[in-house]
Amino acid sequence: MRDYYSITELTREFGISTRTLRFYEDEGLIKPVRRGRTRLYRPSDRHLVRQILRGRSIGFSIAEIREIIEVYKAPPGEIGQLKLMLARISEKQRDLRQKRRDLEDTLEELARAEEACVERLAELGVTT
Amino acid sequence: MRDYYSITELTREFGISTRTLRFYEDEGLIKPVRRGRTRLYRPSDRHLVRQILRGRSIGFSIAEIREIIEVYKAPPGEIGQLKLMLARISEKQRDLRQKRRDLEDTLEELARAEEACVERLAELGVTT
DNA sequence: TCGAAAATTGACTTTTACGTAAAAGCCGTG
DNA sequence: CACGGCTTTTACGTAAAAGTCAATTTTCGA
Repeated sequence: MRDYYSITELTREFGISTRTLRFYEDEGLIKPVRRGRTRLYRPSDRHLVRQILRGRSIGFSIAEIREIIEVYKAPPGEIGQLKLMLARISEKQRDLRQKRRDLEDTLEELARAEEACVERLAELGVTT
Repeated sequence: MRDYYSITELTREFGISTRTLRFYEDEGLIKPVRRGRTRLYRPSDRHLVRQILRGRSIGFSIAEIREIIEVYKAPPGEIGQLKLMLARISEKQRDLRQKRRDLEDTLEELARAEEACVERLAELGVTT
């Protein structure tokens, strides 16, 4: 486990641009430490980037990703805050489960389309 | 099963604007029939709208949704075309399975965050 | 048949999520 | 020491996906 990663190391690892990483920083999603003016990304920053990209992949906006990240942060001390956080987590879970249903439905439609193609090919005497 | 739906019926059902439906039409995603200049959406158009919104929900761009819609269409007659279509279907399935993994990972992280909150509350003597 | 409500087109605007370009600082190598 | 490579900030640009507004039709129910 490395101590720090440079910005280009992360861009190469994740296939994104430096602009994207700086943008996420501007948006308050990540806060790499600095040596002088140069950004140094810790393993925890790297992990956060991975999570951000996962969120992006499944169609969350930056604002929504920010909300999810808030939730990842260490739980606060106060009871009210904890309960509020639990509520927010539940909401995000609902969002994700809905997305999962949408995803499964789309996969099923694709499977049907696939089957139709295979059948049509069979009719034409082609073995897949 | 109704014959036709008006544009506002669909906007209400799906919680989108008329502009959005017309935009999808401009983009060639749906082609409702017309009575005069008025759009009439068939059940198949309605179903297509549902699919479009599902695609949008899970982070596909209009261009990607268009590709998926191409795939839904009745399989063509020619063998080469059919094989090409099968290849495109496989590609979309890969995309979706990756998204599903990202989604599951995010759900797991949320479950961990939830557990941390519950434990912290338990330490404070609060029963959830 | 008349008038409100709904639908149309077209143009312009907005938001999100970066891209791109300019100008300059740091740093190891030959 | 200058060179290439990586990094920085600042600033403007842009594509996608609609939102908004205006000016007209069109439709439909009383």
